[in-house]
Formats: sequence, structure tokens, C-alpha cells
Amino acid sequence: MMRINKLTDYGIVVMTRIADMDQNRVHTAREISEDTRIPLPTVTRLLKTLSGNGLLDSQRGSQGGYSLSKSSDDISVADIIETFEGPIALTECSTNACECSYETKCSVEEPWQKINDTVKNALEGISLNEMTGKNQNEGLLNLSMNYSGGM
Amino acid sequence: MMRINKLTDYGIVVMTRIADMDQNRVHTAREISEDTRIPLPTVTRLLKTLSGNGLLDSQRGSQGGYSLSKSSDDISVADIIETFEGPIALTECSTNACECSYETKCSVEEPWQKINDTVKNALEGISLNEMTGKNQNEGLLNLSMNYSGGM
DNA sequence: TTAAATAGGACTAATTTGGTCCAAATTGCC
DNA sequence: GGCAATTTGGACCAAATTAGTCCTATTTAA
Repeated sequence: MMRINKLTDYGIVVMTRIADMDQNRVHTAREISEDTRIPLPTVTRLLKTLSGNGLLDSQRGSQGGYSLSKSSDDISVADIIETFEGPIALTECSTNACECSYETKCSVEEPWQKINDTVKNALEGISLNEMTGKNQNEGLLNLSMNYSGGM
Repeated sequence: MMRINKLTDYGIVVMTRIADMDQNRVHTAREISEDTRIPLPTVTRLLKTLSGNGLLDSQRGSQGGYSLSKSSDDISVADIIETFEGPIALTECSTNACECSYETKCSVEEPWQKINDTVKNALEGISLNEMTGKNQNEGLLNLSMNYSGGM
């Protein structure tokens, strides 16, 4: 467990797919649905959310469709996750002024914030471009380094 | 969003509380409930899960109770999370042989694994002892370094 | 004018999660 | 031996969240 939502996961798939396609034209919900095999109504909703949050540009009407609002290098996995789930926060204490009434919990607050920052940072470091697997560069290499480097 | 479950969060609070208490005696569910202000039935369930998974030792009967099964230095936040939520896996593709039928998703599989490893690693690096805030040592300092060091 | 799109929002079903409770087994102590 | 204090195991239900669908309006190119 400790999963991101299924819709968020789909959202990343959809974005990755768009990043993989021809950048010189827009892509319709139907086209993306057929490509990814995610049902059309669901894809429709994903795309609306993504364009509503500025990650996609949309063009209405006949010949309309969606395209990336910026380079796939400038869109992070964290951007997409936050679009669907709001700010990355593993616990309530990770973000807000934590209102917990449990005394103990508060000794726990500061460590959680740092843990949260680490996770967030990792997700911000991965660009959509890297998710396509076409070219592996900085973000993922750094992750590998940190991983083998151990903590 | 992208939260760990509330029960998991409670579980960490409970474990932290126990780590904070006298290690030379066992602690009852009632005692921990009163300390943390988490309702008794819930605490009871948390403790059962924790002892069932080997993070706590239990002693039945009168004068019984719970105690850490090992040093708080040797119990990680990841251990506790996995006790309640199973293996840390942000997406299905992060663990299992990913059965996804979406072609695109598979280009996404490898990056996800690395992201997942990073998150997991961060959580494994924080000991229960550090969560108590009594003494801040390696795990959290390393997180801070990685954080400010940037990726 | 028409057909092809997106936009916005309501709605329902399914799943997960949170929280409680009860009966059984164990153990220390008088 | 018996009682009281505990943990154990499992069932159960209510609440919240999530997934997925559908309908109607709006926009735009041809």
C-alpha cells in the first residue's frame, strides 16, 4: 500500500503518452484513450483536470485537442501528482500547522517534515521526459547515485 | 493527499511513545491509550498488529503488556509503515511483475522503481529513536544533507 | 449550419479505511 | 484453585474516499 491513487497513476501514463507523441499537433481524448486503452470517459476527465491545472493546453472545437503546456523537461512527476492529489504530504503534520492533540505526535512533527521534503524532492527531480524512457538523464541518474551511495 | 493511513500514523505515534518510556518494564494498552489520547479499542488493535509483526514483544496475563522487541535505533519508520500497509509501493508497477496492459505504462515502470527505492530508502533511514526527538543523529542529518545538496 | 471537440458538474457504485466490540486464551497473584 | 488483568483473534459496521460514468453547455473549424 501507501499508493498514489489510480487516477493519478493514469494521469502520469496519459501525460507520458502525450510527451511521447508528435509535439506539432494537438491530441484528442479519443486518440489518447485508444493509445493507452484507458476508457474514454476516464481519459476525458483526466485531461480536463490536467488542463485545468495548467499542465496541458487545450484547444476547443473541431480539430481541437490537448498538448503539453511546456517542455516535457519542465514538467515533473511531482507536478502531476499534485494536480490530482494536492500538496505532497505523507501525514497531516507534514504541511499545515499541525493541530494534533496528541502530545507525542508533536515530537514527531519535525522528523516528518524532513521525510516529507525528501520524498517531495525525489518526485520533483523526475521530469516527464525521463518517464518516457527515451533518454535517461540527470534526475534519474541522481536518484541512482543517492541510492547506491546509501544513507 | 498521498497520505499514509491514519492508523499507520497512529502506529508511529504509539511506537514513538513506547520508545520514549521506561524500557525496563512493559506497558499496557490502557496506559498507552491514556498517554496518547488515542481511544483504547484503537490502541488495542494497533498494538496487536505491531506485536503480530514482531515490532513489539507482548506478555499476556496480569502484569502483562508490550515492549519494544529491539532497540529503538534498530526500528525504522519504514518498518512501522510496512507493518500496517505492506511493502512500500507507490504504484503497482513499483513492486510486482507489473501486469499492466497499457503499453505506455511499461516505459514508465523503470523510473517508478527508482523513485520508489528513493522513497523507501529515506524511510528506512529514519530510526524510531530519531522520531522521539531526544537525540538527532545520522538518518535525519543525512536527509538534511541530501535535501540541501539538491538533486 | 453542422460536426467535432473540450468544459463543467452531478451522480452512483465500489472499495478502502476507521473504529468498535465480543469471546477466548494466558498469566500473575492471593 | 480461583479471580482479575491482559493480550489474541476475528467479526462487524459506519464513514469516507475513490473510480468511473453520464449529461448538458460551449467553442470552433470547415
